[in-house]
Amino acid sequence: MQTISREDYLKAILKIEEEAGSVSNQSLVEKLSTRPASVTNMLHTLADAGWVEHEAYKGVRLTDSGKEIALSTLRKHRLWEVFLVDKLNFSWDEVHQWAEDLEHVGDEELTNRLDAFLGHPAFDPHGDPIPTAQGQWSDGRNLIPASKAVVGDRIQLKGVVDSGEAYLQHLDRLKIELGLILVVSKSLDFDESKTLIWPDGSEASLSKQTLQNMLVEKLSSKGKE
Amino acid sequence: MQTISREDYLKAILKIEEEAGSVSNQSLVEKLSTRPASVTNMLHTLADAGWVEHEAYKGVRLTDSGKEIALSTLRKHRLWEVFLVDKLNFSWDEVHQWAEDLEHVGDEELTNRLDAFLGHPAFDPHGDPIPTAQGQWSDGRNLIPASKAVVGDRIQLKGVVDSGEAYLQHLDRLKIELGLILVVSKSLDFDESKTLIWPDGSEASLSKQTLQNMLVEKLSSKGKE
DNA sequence: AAATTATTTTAGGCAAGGCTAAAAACAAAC
DNA sequence: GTTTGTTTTTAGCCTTGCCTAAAATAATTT
Repeated sequence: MQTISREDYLKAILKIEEEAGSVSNQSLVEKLSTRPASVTNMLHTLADAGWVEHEAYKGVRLTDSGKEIALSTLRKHRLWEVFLVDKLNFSWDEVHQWAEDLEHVGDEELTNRLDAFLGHPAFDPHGDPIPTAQGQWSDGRNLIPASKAVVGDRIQLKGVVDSGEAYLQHLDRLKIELGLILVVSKSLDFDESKTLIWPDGSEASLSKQTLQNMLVEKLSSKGKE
Repeated sequence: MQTISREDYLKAILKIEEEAGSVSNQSLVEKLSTRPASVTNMLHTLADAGWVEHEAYKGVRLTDSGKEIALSTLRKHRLWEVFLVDKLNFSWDEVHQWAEDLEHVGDEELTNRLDAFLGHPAFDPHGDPIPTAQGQWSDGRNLIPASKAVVGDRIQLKGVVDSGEAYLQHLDRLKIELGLILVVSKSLDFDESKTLIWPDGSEASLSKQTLQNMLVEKLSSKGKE
C-alpha cells in the first residue's frame, strides 16, 4: 500500500536514476536527509511490495510498477508547483515545501483535471519537465525554456509552458509566434533578462518570466547549413 | 505539535460542539469511525497540548487555542472544496475525500491566497459557511444560499458566494442585484431549479447552480409588516 | 595481499496512533 | 438500593517508520 514516505523514496530513486544512473543507499541518505539504517529498512519494504529490485550491497532499481508510482508522484508535485506559482502567485522559490505535501494528495482523475485547468503545462516553474499522464516525459526531450539559452544561440519557439490568455497576448504584442527563430544577443545577470534579435533585424529585451514560458529548440549555432 | 490525526479530532470536536452542544467520547467514535480506546488516548494527547479540557467520564471542550486550530482546519477544508468544484469541475459529492487530505496542507498564508484566488467565497459547495481568516464564521449567520429557500419565501439578495466575472454578468442579465427582493413561487425536484417572482411581477426560473451562489436573507413570509 | 576506510546491514529501541479485551464508572430499571 | 446495561478508561499489543550502535561487507590504499 502507498504511503507518503514510500512515495517519497520512489520519487527520490527515480531522480537519482536519472541524474546518476545507479542508486546507492548513500545517495538516498543524502537526498532524503535520513540515516543509512532507515534506507535499508525502507528498501526492504519497497522490494516486498514489488516496486524496486534490491540486492544486498548492490543498490536498487525501480521496477515498472515502482516507476509508475514515482512518475505519477513527480507529475503531481510539478503540477501543484505550477498551480502555486501561476494561480496563487507564489514565487518559484517558495513552492517546493507545499508541493512536497500536495504531491501525495489526489488520484489520477484529480491530477488530470488539475493538468487541464493549468493548460497542460510542459514544465514546472523551475523549468523541470512534467511527466504526462501516460508517464512519458514531455516529448520535448530537446526542448528547453528560452531562459536556459545562452548568448549566440539560435532558438526556435516550439511551444509555451503556460498557455494563459495574458501571456499569449503578451507574446502577440512582441510578434512572437510558434516557429519563430530568434538569436540571443545579450544576457543580463542581475535580472536574468535577455536581448533577442528577430529575423527582420529588430531587437527586444525579454524578461526572465517571459523567457521561462517559451519552449524552444536550439538550432545549430550560427546556422547557414 | 500538529499532526493530521490531531487536526481531524479537533475539527470533529468543533463540529459536535456546534451540532449537539456537548461532546461525548461516543460521539467522536461515531464521527471518526474509530474505537473508544483510541478516543480516550487522543483526548489525553490533546489535553496535554492544551487544545482541549478533559475531565474523565465528563466529556471534552475545546480551549481557545484548540478552537483556533479546528476553525483553521475547517476553513481550509471548505476552501479546497470550493476549489475542486469551481476550478476542477468536480461535482459537490465527489470532493469531500480529497478535501479531507488537502485540509492538512498549507499554512495561513497559502490559505489566504487560495481564499483570494477563489474570490473570498462565504459558503462551500454544500452551503456550509467558511470561517474567515480571523476565525469568525461568515457574518451572515442569518444568510443562506437561495438554493435552500422554499416555496413562499420572500428573500433578499445580500451577497454572492463566488464573485467570478462570468457569474456576475449572468446575474446582470437576469436583472438581479444586491438588495433585490424575490419570492419563490415554484421548486422543481428533479434539477433543483426554482421559479422566482420579481418585484415588477415578472418571473424566471433559476438553476440550482445560480441559486447556490446567491446569498440571501429570508424576510417575513408574506411581508406587509 | 594486508590494512584502512567507507558503505551497508543487522539488532534493538522509540514515538504515534491505531486495536482488543477487560476493568471501572456512570446511568437506568426494577 | 441492588441489578443491569452503557460508556469510558486502563492495560497491553501491533504497525509504520524513524533512530543509534555495532557488525558485516565492499572498496581503497599501502
